[in-house]
Amino acid sequence: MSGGMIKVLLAEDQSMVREALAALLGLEDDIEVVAQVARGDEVLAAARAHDIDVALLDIEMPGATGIEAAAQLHKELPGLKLVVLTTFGRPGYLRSAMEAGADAFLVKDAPAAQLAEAVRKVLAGERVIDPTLAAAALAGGANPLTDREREVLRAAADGSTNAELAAALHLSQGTVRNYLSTAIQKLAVRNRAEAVRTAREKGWL
Amino acid sequence: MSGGMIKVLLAEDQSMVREALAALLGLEDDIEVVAQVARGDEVLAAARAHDIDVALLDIEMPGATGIEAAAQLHKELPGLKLVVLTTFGRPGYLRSAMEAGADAFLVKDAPAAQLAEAVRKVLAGERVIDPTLAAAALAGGANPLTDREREVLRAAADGSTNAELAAALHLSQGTVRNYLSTAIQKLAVRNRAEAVRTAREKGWL
DNA sequence: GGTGCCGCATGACATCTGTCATGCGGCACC
DNA sequence: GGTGCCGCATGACAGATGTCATGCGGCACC
Repeated sequence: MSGGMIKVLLAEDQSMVREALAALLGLEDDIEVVAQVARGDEVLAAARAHDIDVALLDIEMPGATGIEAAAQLHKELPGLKLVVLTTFGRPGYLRSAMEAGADAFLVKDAPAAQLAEAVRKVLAGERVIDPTLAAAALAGGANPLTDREREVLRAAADGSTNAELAAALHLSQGTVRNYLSTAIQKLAVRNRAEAVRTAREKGWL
Repeated sequence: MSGGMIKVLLAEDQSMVREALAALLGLEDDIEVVAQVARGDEVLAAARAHDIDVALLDIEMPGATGIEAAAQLHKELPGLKLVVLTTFGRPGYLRSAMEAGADAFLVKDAPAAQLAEAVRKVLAGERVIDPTLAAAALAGGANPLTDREREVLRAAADGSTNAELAAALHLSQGTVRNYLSTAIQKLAVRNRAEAVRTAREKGWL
């Protein structure tokens, strides 16, 4: 911890938000944003190039999600602290982030002061998680969908027909229908559109 | 323009982003964020209470959209300059924002420097619009959907069945099908899910 | 005061979607 | 080396969805 400054990498795709967050952290005396990236697949290289203490990762990014980036960092650079930041407080996101090795999980709805606070806390070895979200994640239970069901549902999300899904996934049309049918039942909804909707809401997609 | 400081109202629902943007603007010598709100339906009251020069409005907010808020402000407080800010660079959004009386339209993808710049420019009487977006809005043409088609499509967006839509909108099931059918044709897609998707993308919903 | 568009409706039809029963090979677990 | 789950498939069926032709009343525009 040379000079006492906490060195942070900031990953967020929207320039204006990213630079605004950097400005916010820049107001803190003990925090320094030393690198910024706009894509998930640029995080690892930037982290290696900059000798940082904490990585701040938005989930929704092109190239790779912040959760995927967190998993990479956790594997390649253990010791580095990981803060995952997201617009959507979906229980499934929290769960995935934790499994990827995140030390903190913040939603953008939270007061800005929590950001710097979380950075300091994870560096002190603490974990930072919104209690409400943690409860929801535990109560909501694990993702009930199998890999294939998730895969098919994700592919169906844009309104593709069964025939298109079958071609894209190299499955028969009947099989596609079966997967969607079981997904619909597991999610207790009445058609694929609702299934996509609720799976998204829970962070299961 | 007492004291030479530009007084800004900031409306954005995500606290962290809102406060980060405030920090960003706070770095400018000639700009001062004098009020912040998190809901679209609180914008007008805040604007009246604070004697501001520029209102910075996010589109996606609870209560009322930034575009609706812009329309209110334009009507009630003409003279006030309006900057609309959004995550999504949808041509329809730009069009609606301009019709609502906005002086500037910015996407959050743009460099942070453009924000302060836009604030200064609108105050100088200029209009600020991303040229790429402007072209897309003109090329994309106007919304081809009728009011009813839009209404039905919006209601169908969450996966409701025809029967539910008919009940909710006080229409017969056949009529619902007709509206969706014409909307599907106008949008050149093959089912309601795709229709919802592309209408959203263009900002026509 | 026609002409034409819009909102609303009906009925018929083809297609798509969701469900269910059933089957088979592979693989893991006891 | 059974038993059972998973991935994949088929076929049949009911119900939902999308299309089309057609009709009627209201209203705006020339």
